[in-house]
Amino acid sequence: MALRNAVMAALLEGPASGYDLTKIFDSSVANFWMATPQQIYRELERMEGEDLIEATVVRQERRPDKRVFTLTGRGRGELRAFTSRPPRPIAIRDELMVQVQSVDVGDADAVRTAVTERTAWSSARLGHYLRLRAHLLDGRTEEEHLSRAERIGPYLTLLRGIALEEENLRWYERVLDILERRGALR
Amino acid sequence: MALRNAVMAALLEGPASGYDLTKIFDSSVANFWMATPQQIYRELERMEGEDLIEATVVRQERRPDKRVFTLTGRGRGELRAFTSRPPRPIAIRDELMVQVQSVDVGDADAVRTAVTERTAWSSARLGHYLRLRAHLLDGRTEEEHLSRAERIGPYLTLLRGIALEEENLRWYERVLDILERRGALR
DNA sequence: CACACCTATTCAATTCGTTGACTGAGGAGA
DNA sequence: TCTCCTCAGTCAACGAATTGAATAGGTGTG
Repeated sequence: MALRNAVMAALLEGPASGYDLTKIFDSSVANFWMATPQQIYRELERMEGEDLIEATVVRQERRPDKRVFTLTGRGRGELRAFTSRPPRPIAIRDELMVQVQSVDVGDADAVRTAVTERTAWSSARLGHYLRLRAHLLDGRTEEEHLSRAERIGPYLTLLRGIALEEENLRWYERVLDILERRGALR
Repeated sequence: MALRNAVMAALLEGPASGYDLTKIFDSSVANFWMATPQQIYRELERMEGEDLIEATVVRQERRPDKRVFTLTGRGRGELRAFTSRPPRPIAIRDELMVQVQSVDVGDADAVRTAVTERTAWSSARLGHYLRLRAHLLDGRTEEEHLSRAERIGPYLTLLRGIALEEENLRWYERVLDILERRGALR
């Protein structure tokens, strides 16, 4: 019952199909909420049943038809109500950290490989966020954007994503460095 | 089937009861894995059934008896095998971020309060991590610790926790600042 | 021309996570 | 003495998430 809030927040950016939402969840929202396509489609069904969103079928020429969802007034109301309730504590699960925690009894080479792969992933993501930021700002300074834009929420969460991935990259580098030095000692 | 790896990683620090583990998960492991007591106790039952851990009943004088779990050889083997498989992508769910994302249509005052509360939480956690770090280092420099300690995994994940909370605090401050300025404009 | 990947969803099965309540003892402080 | 806190768990029920597979046309690459 919490995924729906993330879905509604995503729909503030404009109408989207289930497929579009899976894309949005893979890119910008991934920053603070992960969801699989199945989760999203199921939740959309329920939300439609509760009049939080409305679907309009869009017929397409060379593609399968799609159902595009928009937030209803009720949906906006629920989203607003959600923002005034205290949020739950953050939930994280990161297997890579578990591997690093147990690296001393584990396969250090494999862990290093995993960290390297995460580095690639994080830097791709950072690049994506930076492009999104440039696109949002569109030549203006941050000051200008913050004082003129209709919505600042997406910009704030984007800043978080950038800071987080930069921090991740620094930590990954540090871990690789330390693990390599340790490996050399053996 | 993933929680068990976190549990085994925690048991590398030494034998622990279910209750101890809930504490460990609340403090150091919370950094990368969240689990409720119920999840932990249930998982411990299963793990015992699969000979990944062993229980010894410790009778206590003025307290209820407890069952203290230790990693078996099989458990260590499984943990090692886990470290050589590619980790799953990180899973995060943070309602606070969803609230920030939708702050423009939401209750900005409530969101600010929520951010302030998270600030308190993060700074308590940071303090805790810093004390843990001082305790781990025990007067030595990081260099010395890394070259002499038997295990470096816990130190590495601790560094991550510290960096993460520092980053969180910077972001929370920034968000409060921006939201207050916005609020003042209305 | 084949083959893989993209769009756009749906279904079923199973595992996992969350909530709330319950037991019971001892210790600390008002 | 009363109440709250810590220790040390257990149980039931429900909701949410994950995995794997299926469908079906279109588009791009070698």
